[in-house]
This record gives sequence, C-alpha cells and structure tokens, in this order.
Amino acid sequence: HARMALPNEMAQEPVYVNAKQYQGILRRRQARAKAELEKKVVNARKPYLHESRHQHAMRRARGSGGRFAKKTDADSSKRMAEEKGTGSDPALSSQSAS
Amino acid sequence: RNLELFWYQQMMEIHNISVFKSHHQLPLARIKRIMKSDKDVKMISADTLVFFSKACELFIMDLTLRAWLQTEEGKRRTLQRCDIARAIRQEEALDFLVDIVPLINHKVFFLSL
Amino acid sequence: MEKVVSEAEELPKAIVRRVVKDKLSDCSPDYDINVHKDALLAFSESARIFIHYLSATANDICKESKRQTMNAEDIFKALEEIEFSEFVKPLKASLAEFRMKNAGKKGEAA
DNA sequence: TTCTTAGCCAATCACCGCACTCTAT
DNA sequence: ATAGAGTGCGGTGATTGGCTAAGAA
Repeated sequence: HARMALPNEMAQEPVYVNAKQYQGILRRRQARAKAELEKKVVNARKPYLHESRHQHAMRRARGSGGRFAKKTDADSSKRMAEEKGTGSDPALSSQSAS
Repeated sequence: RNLELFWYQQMMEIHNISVFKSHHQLPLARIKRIMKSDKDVKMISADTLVFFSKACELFIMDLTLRAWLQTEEGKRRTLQRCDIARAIRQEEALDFLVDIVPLINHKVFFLSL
Repeated sequence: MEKVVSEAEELPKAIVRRVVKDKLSDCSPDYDINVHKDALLAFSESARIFIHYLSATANDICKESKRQTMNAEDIFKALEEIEFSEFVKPLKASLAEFRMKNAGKKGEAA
C-alpha cells in the first residue's frame, strides 16, 4: 500500500505511515500545535477525579495490609460504648490466594 | 396444554433475549459524549451508538492482543506503554495512532479530534 | 493552562482495564499479565481516537452518498475504508442482538 | 541483585440507563 | 407518522489509596 513519509515529531528520522491516514494525522498534529500556541496547553493529570471519592477512600477502614476492610457497625455507629476488641483483621500477610 | 407450551417457549425466548443483551462493556452515554465532542457530528441514532460501542470494544481487544505479542517478545509479565507503541508501528491500519502513543518515553498528551 | 481533553470525554479507566485484562487472560491463560498504568492510559486514549477516526470516516461516506442520517452500511464501509474489516462480522452479530432486544421490548401483544 | 509499582480490598456517590416529553423532519 | 435530543430520577458499579509481593532494570 501507498505510504507517506511523516516527519517524526521528536526525531529527525521520518516515520512512514499509511497514505490514507497521513492527512488526518497532520490535521490532528497542527490542531495540537495551534492549541499549544494559543492556550499554553499542558496535560495535568489529577491524582484523583473527585474530591468526595478521595475523601471517602481516605476515611475508610483498612486492613493491616493497606486493603480496604469491610465496614463494621463498630465504626459506622458513632462512639460504640467501649471495648469490644475488633478481632477481625482480614488482611493476611500474603496477597495472592491461588 | 398447547397454551402452556406456548408460554413456556415465550418465557425461554425472553430469557434468551435478556441473556444476550447483557453485553455492553462500555457505557453508551460516554461513547456518545466522545462522538459529540466532534462538531461535525450532529445526530446519533441508537443503532449507530451500539455499533460504535461494540467497535470500540473490539478495537481495544485487538490492540491488547497486538501489544501482548510485544510483551511476550520482551519476555515480560507486565504490558507496558512501549508494547502498545511498537504494536502500532507494526500494523499499518494503526498508523493513525503514531502521535498518540509515541515510542520514546514522552507523555505527549492529546488534543481532541 | 488547562486540560486538553475533559475527563468526561475519556473512557472510565476501570472499564478499559476490565476489557484489556479479560482479553489478556484469553491471550495468556496460564499466567496473569499485569497492565502498566501508562499502558492503560494509552489504551484509553487510543480508543477515544479510534472513535473519532471511525466517526469521521463514516460521516464522509454518508455525505458522499447524499444521505443525511448515517446508517449501518456507512459504518461497515467506514470500517473497510480504515482497514478494520475484521470487525464487520462480529458487529453484525451484535446488531442482531440489539434488534432482538428492541423487538422484545416494544412488541407487547397478548 | 536493587528499587519501582500494580494489584488487592469494598463503600460511597457520580453517572449510566431508561423513562418521559418535546422538537425536527 | 417516526426518531433523536433534552431532562430527571433511581440504582449501582467506578473510583479510590496503603501496603507489599511481583517484576522491571
């Protein structure tokens, strides 16, 4: 099939691409160049998407292995009277169970 | 008798349908939003949406297979970005992704269309 | 300084991960394959671009035949145009599936 | 060998699907 | 007439981080 020499973006050696796709690739490339020029585009990946979900994850009970633990009425209900050793720690030292 | 058989068959038919339909992995609403972010796209029929959803799923699976071949060639057990980049360079039909997943370690990230 | 694409226009990471991992366990049933975070991001982005690429091609084909609304044939033609004709057969299967579901819903008679 | 990192868990809540109405053709 | 966009409402699975084995180097 017909191939076109597409200038590589960050190397001097060109890369050969499908001729049919050549125009589309260039179009997207120049659209990006334009956006970078006029908007100072940066890609800042947020560490998380939603503040509420982040807070939820931070608040949750965890096993000693760092995994999320099942919710027990002991921590959901405000202050349980006292004592009641929460003997349940599902976290095992081993990760895989196969 | 025949009536009972009839309804039994109807129920089986319905059951089969409901078993079959449970096959979209990708959220249709998200696919639609992605398509509509292209200003040339105006109206999208329900059929079209399902097609694109399934096509997209097939595409991910195809790219996964090709990338995994590279993972194996590298004798690794973790599929990494460079596996995808090399898979793209190996198949002509994937040339439209050359800028999206560059070979060299640079996270050039994307502008929409 | 702002994000180029809205996160709302990206596919959910967990879903993409599931599709990839399902395919990987199909590829390599004997041992598990891990997926690097950046690889997952690349899958997601590639899928997004694929949607746009297919959409644009199908739109061109639709306009070319002087129709206003895109139909299934346009998409099949587009898939062949962009050299993904291997997808056509499984897509037709899922079309039948979708039609069955729709028929089952609307047709209500006793 | 050293050191980086992806998988593992499950509870909340953003979002998906579906119902409906309204508008365009 | 049909068929898709818009809207709102429930229901629900995607989102989420600490620890450590797994694996890249």
